[in-house]
Amino acid sequence: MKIQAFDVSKAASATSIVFDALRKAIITGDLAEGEHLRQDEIARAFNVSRIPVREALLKLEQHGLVRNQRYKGAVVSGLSLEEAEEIFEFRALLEPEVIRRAVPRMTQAVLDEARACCDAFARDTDPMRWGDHNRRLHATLYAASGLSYHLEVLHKTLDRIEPYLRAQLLLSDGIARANREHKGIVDACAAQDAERAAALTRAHILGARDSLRHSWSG
Amino acid sequence: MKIQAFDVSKAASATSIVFDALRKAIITGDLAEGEHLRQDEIARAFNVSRIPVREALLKLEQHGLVRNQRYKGAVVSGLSLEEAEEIFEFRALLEPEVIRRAVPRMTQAVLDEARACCDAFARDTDPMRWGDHNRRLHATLYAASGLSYHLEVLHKTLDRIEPYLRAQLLLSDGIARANREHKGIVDACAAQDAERAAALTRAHILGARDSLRHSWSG
DNA sequence: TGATCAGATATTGGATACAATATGCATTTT
DNA sequence: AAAATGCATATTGTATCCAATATCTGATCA
Repeated sequence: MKIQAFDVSKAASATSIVFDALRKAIITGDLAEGEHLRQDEIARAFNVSRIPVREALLKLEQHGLVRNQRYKGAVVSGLSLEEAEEIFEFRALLEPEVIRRAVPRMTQAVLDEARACCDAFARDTDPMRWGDHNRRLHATLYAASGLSYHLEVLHKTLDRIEPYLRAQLLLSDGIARANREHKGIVDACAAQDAERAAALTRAHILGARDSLRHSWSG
Repeated sequence: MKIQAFDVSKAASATSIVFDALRKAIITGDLAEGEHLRQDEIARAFNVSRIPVREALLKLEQHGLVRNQRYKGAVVSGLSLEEAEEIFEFRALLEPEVIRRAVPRMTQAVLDEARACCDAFARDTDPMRWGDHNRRLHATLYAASGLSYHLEVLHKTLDRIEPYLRAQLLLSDGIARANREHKGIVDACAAQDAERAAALTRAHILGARDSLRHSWSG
């Protein structure tokens, strides 16, 4: 067989297409907190029936991105300051441990990839993409841990506060500070200093929490 | 109004009935790992159409209790030893932190309730209920933390390894050891010694992990 | 004027019907 | 006989339809 084949069962179902699109719209903030999502409106927009839309909304609810109320529908869920802070503290517990266990397993390829992320982050002038670079950098470093459950939980956690992360980066010194701290973390990883990487990661996250608290408006 | 009213919107939908029943069947082991779940069959059993069954299966997948493969259906997902160990290590990270922050906020009522759980646990001779007592004890202590996101994640995590927890308790010294360790943790809480409670909790969980490793068969 | 109630409309939950895909078996082919 | 092929059956994915519930509007009444 010369043809370029791939597993068709991994092709997107209507449900997963709708889910991915809504998820992205929510974490980028295109769909604002509190917004009401009507099933048949979405169904018309995607040219599908309401069934896949409902299933997508259910998945979004499990991810904490919407709240479904019976016979009333789905609304994009926001976070109170207290809830957002708690999630930052959850990250401050989880991520240092993940990176601590990832450092001994990092290959040169991982470190190169991480530095490439840092550079791309620093060079990109489009704030819309900062969140993506940020996410990819952390994902690259953490993946080396091989801790699939930790990573699964972490991924969902980051989805839930992504809009607030983006807001952080848009603060006056947000982007500069993030670049500085990321460089420090990657350096610690390259030096095989797991404890320092963990400590810097924790400080990075708690710093973001404090910054969030000070800039809190909504 | 003298009548005992309650929020009808919290009444069980067909989806939630099916979900709860399947969830319970899986975590108690009534549905064994690898078992194939057919939508039709379940729908007939509950006298509903396949729609609520599908939605229940979707929720179960988000909880990690089944795996859905397109056009092939859902199978009850099991864990490899490595995956189970990782989840125990995740708990060993999360639960000590939760109890550390719960201790300063525990009222006498919480401690009384916890001791009642311990007693019920120790007295109950039906192994089928041990898992429930265990769960209720931890839930009681942890709830005082007020950390809703941590608790939400923890709840899902416990669902995922519940069958292995039950297996632990059935080991020769499993129940005696659990009772001993639980008493130590509750005592530390009563003494307002958050650090000791955290350390004991961590040891409790890592001990269970080690015990699991030694008794691993499947 | 303001609250209350009945009906109309909008929206979601669930059932039935149909389409797409997988699986197993018999048949054919070499 | 072993492998490949085509058909029949089983199962899931999605669309359409109906029922249950919420929400809105306007009329009625104190």
